[in-house]
This record gives sequence, C-alpha cells and structure tokens, in this order.
Amino acid sequence: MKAKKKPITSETKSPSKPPRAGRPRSAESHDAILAAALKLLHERGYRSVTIEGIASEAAVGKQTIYRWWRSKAEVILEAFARYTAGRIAVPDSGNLQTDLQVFLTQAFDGLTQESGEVVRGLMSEALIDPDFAEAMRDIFIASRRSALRDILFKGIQRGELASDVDIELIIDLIYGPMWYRLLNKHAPLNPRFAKQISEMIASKLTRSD
Amino acid sequence: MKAKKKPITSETKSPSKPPRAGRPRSAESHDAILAAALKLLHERGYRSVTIEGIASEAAVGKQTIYRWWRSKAEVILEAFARYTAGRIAVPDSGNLQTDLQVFLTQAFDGLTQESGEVVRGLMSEALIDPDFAEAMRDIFIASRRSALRDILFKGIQRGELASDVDIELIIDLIYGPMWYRLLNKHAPLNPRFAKQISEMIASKLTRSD
Amino acid sequence: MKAKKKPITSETKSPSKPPRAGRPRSAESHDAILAAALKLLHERGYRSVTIEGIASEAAVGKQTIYRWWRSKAEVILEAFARYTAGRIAVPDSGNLQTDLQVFLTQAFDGLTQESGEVVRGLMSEALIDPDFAEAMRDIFIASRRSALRDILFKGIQRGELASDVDIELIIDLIYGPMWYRLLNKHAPLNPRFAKQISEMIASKLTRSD
Amino acid sequence: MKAKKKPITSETKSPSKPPRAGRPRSAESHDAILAAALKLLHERGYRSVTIEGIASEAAVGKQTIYRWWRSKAEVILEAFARYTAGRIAVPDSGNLQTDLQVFLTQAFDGLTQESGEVVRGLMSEALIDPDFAEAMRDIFIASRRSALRDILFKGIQRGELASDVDIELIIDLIYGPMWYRLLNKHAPLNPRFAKQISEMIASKLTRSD
DNA sequence: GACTAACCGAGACGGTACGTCCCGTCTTAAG
DNA sequence: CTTAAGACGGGACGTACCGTCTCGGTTAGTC
Repeated sequence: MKAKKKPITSETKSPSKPPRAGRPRSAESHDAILAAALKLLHERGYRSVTIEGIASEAAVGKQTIYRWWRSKAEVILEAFARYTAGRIAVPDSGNLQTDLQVFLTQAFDGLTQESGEVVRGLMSEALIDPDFAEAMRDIFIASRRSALRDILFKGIQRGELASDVDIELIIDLIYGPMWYRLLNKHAPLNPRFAKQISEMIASKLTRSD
Repeated sequence: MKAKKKPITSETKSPSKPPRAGRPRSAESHDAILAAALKLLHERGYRSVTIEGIASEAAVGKQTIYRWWRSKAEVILEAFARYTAGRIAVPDSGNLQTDLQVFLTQAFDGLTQESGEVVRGLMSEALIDPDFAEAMRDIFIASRRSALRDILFKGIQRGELASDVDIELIIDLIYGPMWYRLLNKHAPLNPRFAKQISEMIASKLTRSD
Repeated sequence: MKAKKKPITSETKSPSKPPRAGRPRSAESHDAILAAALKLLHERGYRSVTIEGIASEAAVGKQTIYRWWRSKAEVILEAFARYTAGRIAVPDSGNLQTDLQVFLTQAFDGLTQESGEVVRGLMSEALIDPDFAEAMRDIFIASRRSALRDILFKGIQRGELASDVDIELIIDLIYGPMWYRLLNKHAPLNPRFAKQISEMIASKLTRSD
Repeated sequence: MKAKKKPITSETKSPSKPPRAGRPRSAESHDAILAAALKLLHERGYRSVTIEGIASEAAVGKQTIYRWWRSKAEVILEAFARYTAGRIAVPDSGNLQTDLQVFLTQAFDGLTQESGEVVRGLMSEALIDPDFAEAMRDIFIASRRSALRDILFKGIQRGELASDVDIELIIDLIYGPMWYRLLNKHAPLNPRFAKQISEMIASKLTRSD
C-alpha cells in the first residue's frame, strides 16, 4: 500500500480512522471541483485545463485543490473516472470471440472523440509523472484489465481456453494494439479492428479444441 | 509532405533553392543545441528540459532555436533521432519467428533505462500536440514500422505468410503490446516477452503451412 | 474612549457583568499567545510574525486569537507592553535639565537592539492601520508622553519653567528627535544625544532665570 | 557605495558602462509602471497598492517590475520622488528664522492629505526593510536634510549662527518634531507649528548675537 | 570594397500559470 | 460557550518559461 503518501484519489480519510478535530472536508467543494474539471475538459481540452481555471470555475480556493490532489492530472483522472464509472459492461454471450468483439467494440466507442482526447491527456501525464502513473494504473487501467480478465476466465471455465494459458499476457496482446492506435492515430479504433483482434486471439488460443 | 509549414526537422534550406544572400546557418549552433538537448535530457528528464535551458546550455540565443524548430519536443526528437540513428537492424535468419524474436529483443533493449524514458517523454508530448505527433510518426514510428514491414514481407516471399495477409494490422498487433508495456510499466520488456509475441504471431499466421 | 468597538487590549469581560453560562476564558491560552508572540518577535522579527505562527507556537486555535485581538499588531502590542511594563521611571533630581537627560538616556536605552526593532515594527503597522495607530497611541505613546509631562510639570512647580509654557509642544520637540533617529537610523540614540536635547530645551526655556 | 547590489532606483545601467548586448530597457514600460503606481496610490492608498495591480494597470508583465525594483515600496518611492521632484525650494530671505518658517510651512504643506499618507506608507516599509530604508534615506530623506543644511549654512555665513554649531544635530531637532507629528497624528502639521519650531531654534541659537 | 541580408548572442518584453503563504471565517468534536 | 484543530474562499506573492522583440555585432553573397 501507499502508506504515508497523499492518497491517489481524494478520499476524506478512511472511514474507520476518526478525523478527530477540525472542520471536515467540504463535499460541495469536492463536487464543484470535479464538475468544473469535467466542464473545462470538454470546453477546452486537456492541455488547456489549469488548476487556476478549475478553482475559478468551481469558485474555490486553489489551496483547496492542492490540499486533496497533487496535480491537475489527478483531479481530471478522478473526474473522468467518476464520469465513466459503471460504463464497463462485461458481455456474456457464451462464446469467447463474440465476448471479446463486443467488449472491444464498446471499449473503442468510449475512446472516440473527446473521451479519447481525455485519455490521451491523462496518459501523457502518466508517461512523465511516476506518481500519477501509479494512480492511473490503479484507477483506470486496472479496472479495464480486470474486465478483460473476467471475459478470459469465463472462456477457461467454458473450456474454450486451456486452463494454463497466460491471462496477463493475453490481456497485453489485446489492449496493446488498442493503445497503440489510440496513441499514434495512424489508424482508427473501429469495429473492424475489434473484430480482427478478437478473431486473432480466439482462433489462436482455441484452435486445437 | 507538409507543404508551407516549417519543416519538422531542421534542414538548412532545401539544396535546390538558391541560397540567397545573408549569413548562412551556423552548424556549430545547430550541433550545440542538439548536444545540449541530449545532455539535459539525460541529466534532468524530458519534463524538466526547457527551451531556455537548452539555449543557456548551448550558449545560444533562444531565437536561434525558435528559428529552426517549433517546440522543445521537436528539438529533442531530432536530437534523439540522431542519437539512435542506424540502430534499427533488420535480421534475416530465413525464419519468420526467429526474425521477429531477434528484432523485438533488440527493440526492447533500446527502450530500457534512459532511452525508454526519453521515448516516454516524446510520446507524452505527441499525445497532446498534434503537430508534434505528426513529426513523431514521420521520424520515429515510421522507420520502426518499416523495419517490421520488411521482416514480414520477407516472410511472404518465403511463403511463410499468405500473400493476402494484412501487414499493417500485423504490425499493430506486434508493436501494440510493446508500447502498452512501455507506457504502463506493469510488466517488463524482456526477451521472454519478445519470444511470446513472436510465437503468437508466427504460429497463428503460419499454422497451415 | 472607544465606545462600542472591541477593546484594544483583551480584557476578560467586565467583572461586574454576570459571567453567564459556558466554558470560561482560558487564561492559559491568553498567556501562551502573548508568550508565543514575544518569542517569535525576538526570533524572527516583526514582519515575519504571523497569526498562524503565533497560534501554532502557542498550540492555540486561530479563532481564539481573533476572538480577543483584532490583528497581529495588537497581539504584539499587548505582549510588548506587558514586557516593558513598569520600565518608565520618572527621575526627580530637582533640576530640569538633569531630569530630562536622565529620562532620555534611559528611554534611549530601552530602544536599542531588539526592543528598538520591535518598536519600529509596531510603528510600521501604526503608520498603515489607523485603528492600530490609535491603540499604539493609547498604550505606548501616551504613557511616555505622560512621564515627560510630569517632568516638565515639576519644572514649572520649581519655577524653572514659565507657567504658561506650551507643555505639549515641548514634548513634541523632545520626543521628535528621538523618533526621527529611531526611524532613520542615520545617527545613534546615545547619551550624548540625550544630553544635547536636554541642554537645548532647558537652556532655551530657562535662560531668563 | 553599493557595488554589486541591485541599484536602489531603477536606472538603466550607468550611461558610461555600455550594456553590450540584449534588448535595451523599455522606457515606455518604465514610465507606465511609475504612472500606474502613482495612479493606484491616489485611488486606493499605499496599503492597497500591489505589484500585481501595478503590472495590470501598466499593461506590463510582473517580471518587468521585479527586474528593476525589489519591492512595491521601491516602485512607489521612485514614482513619488519623481512626482515631488523639484518641489523643495530653499528660501532666502536674509533671516534665519524667516527662512526656516517658510521652508517648514512649505514642507508641512507637502505632507498633508494624500502625500502625507504616501510618506507614511513609505516610512512604514522603511521601518521593516533595511534595504528599503537605505533607499529611502538616499532618495527622500537626504535631499530634504540637504535643503535644511543649506538654510542653516547661509545663517552661518550671515553670522546669525556660530560657525561651530552642530548642523546635523540642529537638523535632527527640526525634522524630528515634524516626523513625530506625521507619524502619530496627535497634532497637526500647521503653519503655527512651523513658526514654533523656527522660533525655538532661531532664538536659542542666535540669542547671544 | 561597400552594401545588404540573414544570421547570431543576449536579454528585455507581455503574458500565463505555477505552487505557497497567510488572511479572516467557518465548522466540527471535545471539554 | 470556549477551545484546538483545521478546512474554506480568497488575494497576492515571487518564480519559471513561454514565444516575441530589439539591440549590437558577425558573416556571407551581390553590386
């Protein structure tokens, strides 16, 4: 765990530890900050969002932001995570290739347009700031890998995949191409690509069945 | 090509155009700038490099930098490209999987330690600045895709691959996982990974041989 | 007097009014605040003392300070007044010039080193804040003028001074040069200067004796 | 002299030393800053003037102010010095007491209302910041002492004063009361006070003539 | 050989945002 | 009802760099 460091996301102290004294954290400010971050993100794009802009938009002191987050990237990460919460649906069609294709198509949809730009902005930060990269992994990457892991695990239970397959490797092979296109924009993240990846993975791993 | 825009890398006027009058570009300054950029890059990391820092380190006016490059990212890109020039060797063992494995192992080697950090820094900029992203694709990405394309093309010539295989897709499936691990650092870019990717690609595409 | 405004110095509610219910004022906190103020004053100088610093040093809530004083200057004024309480001795040698000289020499002594710096800090605040200036006059200036007034009055009683002399003017003529040197530091507040002022005043006003 | 320190007032390098390289200082900005400082000083008072306010009013970057002055006080000092330049007229009536009275009356006039507030603000800063105090002495105090010195010197030449009189002491005895009333505001700086001081000084020093 | 044009270093310029400090107010739980 | 604690909105600080500009001073061609 992280121990003494500032928590990645702004949680008002763990509920078990009583905060003891002092004015408690303002939920209104917290929400206003995240809402302002999201608004500016859509209006101006990741690069043009600033801490000062968020503070001003949220009618909040800058210090209140710095008290709970370490950088603009972390504010935006939390805002974006809240915004996309619950959007990761795990399909269950009974067939691995179909599950993958549906899942990836849906994932690609979530990376088009503005959302894609936001994710690119967040990753830009993560590439440069190790602390934030950790936050990004914990909050953003992990949940998406977990969803994919579920799909693959169901494939194993169904017998479509060998039980000794290296799931983490498969996940890298699937998400890798997605990120590669998201980063480089040399080709689109369209349903066709989702199908190609799914077909590749499923046919390779299940051919001997 | 880019038409009227400033060239991506700093080329002293196209040789065909008459050089006109005036003092010619100083090669010393050019070299000093790239050397300073590289030095600061290794000393302080991508994020902490600034145009002012480079100018100061190179004992050069800021304007001299702005005259030939559009951003710090482009200076660094050129410096790094020069630094890594000629490092892309295309193996030719007569076997696709072996070629891939050798090539990837060597590519991964070039992304360890500081070089990996530099590439991460460059990609961080590319994610946020479309102009730079284009430069990055042209200079960095394209040459690496091209090398992989050669390898795959030789596979086709040898009959290991079907002639109608989608080469660009295959390249995405190979480079994707590499970038994904480079970005997220959740797992190492080691020879084992090179082997796993190579095996996956080769066995899938050549199984019917 | 000040009528409805918050009292200049912190008096625990007038003793005649019934104390009402609730937790009584903490004398410990009061003392701790003044002690902390004095300590920081000597350690860091007037300008660097802050309310937050005093609160922290005294292990007291900021509100507790704001409840009893209106500004940092007033806290420091009270702390300093307490610190220098009873230091104003009125000499009585039977001779005006001697009395003046003794009194001024002693006054100058009290303005050397740190105490002088503190007085300069307090005056700095008074110059800018009218409310505090009033407090300063009431607490600091008035008592010193009063002492001088006593000395001059005794001179009149002794017949050394004419009974219609403008005492307040004389006081200005005496204290003025002292403050002038304290402010500008262009020359020292030494016994020689005390003697020169005393001689000037006494000889002018008593020459026809 | 001051040697390596930043000059007290913002002089574009001594005219004899050629600045050698770089864009020269902008006279427009310099003037705009001083004009803005003066304007804000009259509109809002010393305490409410801020560096940011001056920069904004002058349409100038903050750094341009910090490049040439060390504090808000120094900007205001220069603006005020320029504003009051040439206002110190040395009377020459042929009589010491008259000269003093005229001079002081005029000096008191220059310390009424806003100007008095500005001087109080400047002195407030000088009391707390030794560097600024030096600037204040050099620019403000010195010229005024010098004028008074001229008056007294003419008195010596005329034979009204003994040639061995301690001029610096007399100056302290004259300016002291003025500052004392300016600081404490316990009595007005009116013509009557000018007359009282002049009479006191002149009669004491010239009685034996 | 002077003229001219583009280069060069230096560094000041207007400007944006940073992250920090401290203000004076407020909101808790504890006493 | 006071207290310690500490979060809050807010204002200004002084700094770092941005990308532009304006100097004096090269350094080539072209007249």
